Amino acid sequence: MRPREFDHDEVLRIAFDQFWRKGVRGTSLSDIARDAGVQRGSLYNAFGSKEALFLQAYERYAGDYLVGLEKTLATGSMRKRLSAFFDLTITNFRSGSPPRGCPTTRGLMEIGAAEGEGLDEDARKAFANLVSRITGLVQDALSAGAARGEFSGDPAAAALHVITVTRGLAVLERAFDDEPQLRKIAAHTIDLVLGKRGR
Amino acid sequence: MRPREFDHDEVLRIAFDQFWRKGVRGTSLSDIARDAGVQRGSLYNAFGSKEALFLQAYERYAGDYLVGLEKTLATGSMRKRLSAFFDLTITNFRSGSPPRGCPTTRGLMEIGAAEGEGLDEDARKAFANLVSRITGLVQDALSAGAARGEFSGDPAAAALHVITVTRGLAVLERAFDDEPQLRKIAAHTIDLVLGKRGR
DNA sequence: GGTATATTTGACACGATGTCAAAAACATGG
DNA sequence: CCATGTTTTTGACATCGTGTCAAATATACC
Repeated sequence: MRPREFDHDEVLRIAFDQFWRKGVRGTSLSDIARDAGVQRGSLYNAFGSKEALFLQAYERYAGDYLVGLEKTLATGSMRKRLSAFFDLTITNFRSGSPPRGCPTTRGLMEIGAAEGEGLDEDARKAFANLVSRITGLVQDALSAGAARGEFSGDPAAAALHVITVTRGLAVLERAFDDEPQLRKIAAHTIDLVLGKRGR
Repeated sequence: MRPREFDHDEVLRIAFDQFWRKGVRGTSLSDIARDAGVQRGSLYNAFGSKEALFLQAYERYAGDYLVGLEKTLATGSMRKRLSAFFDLTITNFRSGSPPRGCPTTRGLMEIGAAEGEGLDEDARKAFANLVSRITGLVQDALSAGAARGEFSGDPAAAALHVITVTRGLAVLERAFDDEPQLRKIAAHTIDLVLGKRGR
């Protein structure tokens, strides 16, 4: 067998960076090939198609992300954990210049739009999987303390609400580009879920 | 002057339907031209470009949407109005088969992804404008009654929270395709904002 | 060293966006 | 009624992107 001349993981990283910055639609395989110093044909041979490449790049990223998130959510009071989660979320999708947005949300909206089904189901599963795992981690964090807010006794519902808000923030971020506002919404949501601080 | 052979508004409607069903990326101007019985070149002449056509189609839709929303939010108790808003929202982006998703959210994510700026600012303004106006209507609805929940006395913050949740639902909808879950989140959010029913 | 196997490479087909000039259709004024 | 001017329509074209394929190439293994 002839060995591969490029680093599989490195290409996934480069590709994901481009997809994140310019969107799936705005990134051509020629761009990625040039950036990675790889022939375009080799990408097709190794990954199958543009969407498939994006999905693999995304899943690699998601793995890294989950590791970081788990560390972030490991210790501290419930309020500290929730706060850290929102902070990580907002910082993440406001990274870059201009802000690259939330890769999960953008991916979900850009992929699976065409008429044919095919890979779309895989794509949705990939995203649904990440969202589920994030929700699970948040739920664990919320179970770790005694909830006093509206959701006390139902950490699953609380986590789902928190995730919904973070997804909403990912959308608003693209409409308004107003970070303080995002953080205010986040703070308010924490109060809603945990009860007002010092109440 | 030679008169136009097609109905400008009719074409915008047809184009928006395609964009909504298949996404901007998944819709070609040839598709729209065929569907509308218009030459592709005429579309370029009349609308400028694919993105410009999408934006104009979107703004036409947004106008209709706002009229309907205003009617929906006009009367009833605050809880009834909020409930109606969530219902309209979820029903709207779960319409079609398969569900077409939320056109605003999908548009926001698909447009303005490329490197160059140009039209992107216009696009963001169009979306930001709709989101602002929806938020305003919700805020008015929330001001119409005496709020008892966490947000009492701050209808602006309450409306912003509600909008954030609806944007989040638009994302989750695409990941999970689970309408009952969406409605549960909506119901919970109403309780959070207005206080639990019968409390 | 020879062979099997996977990768690389370049050419190709196809479809999409966007441009352009020529043709066509109407409004307007004589 | 006809000539003129303006806008739309129409078809051809250039360019780029995706995806396919066969031939060439490089290695591992026997």
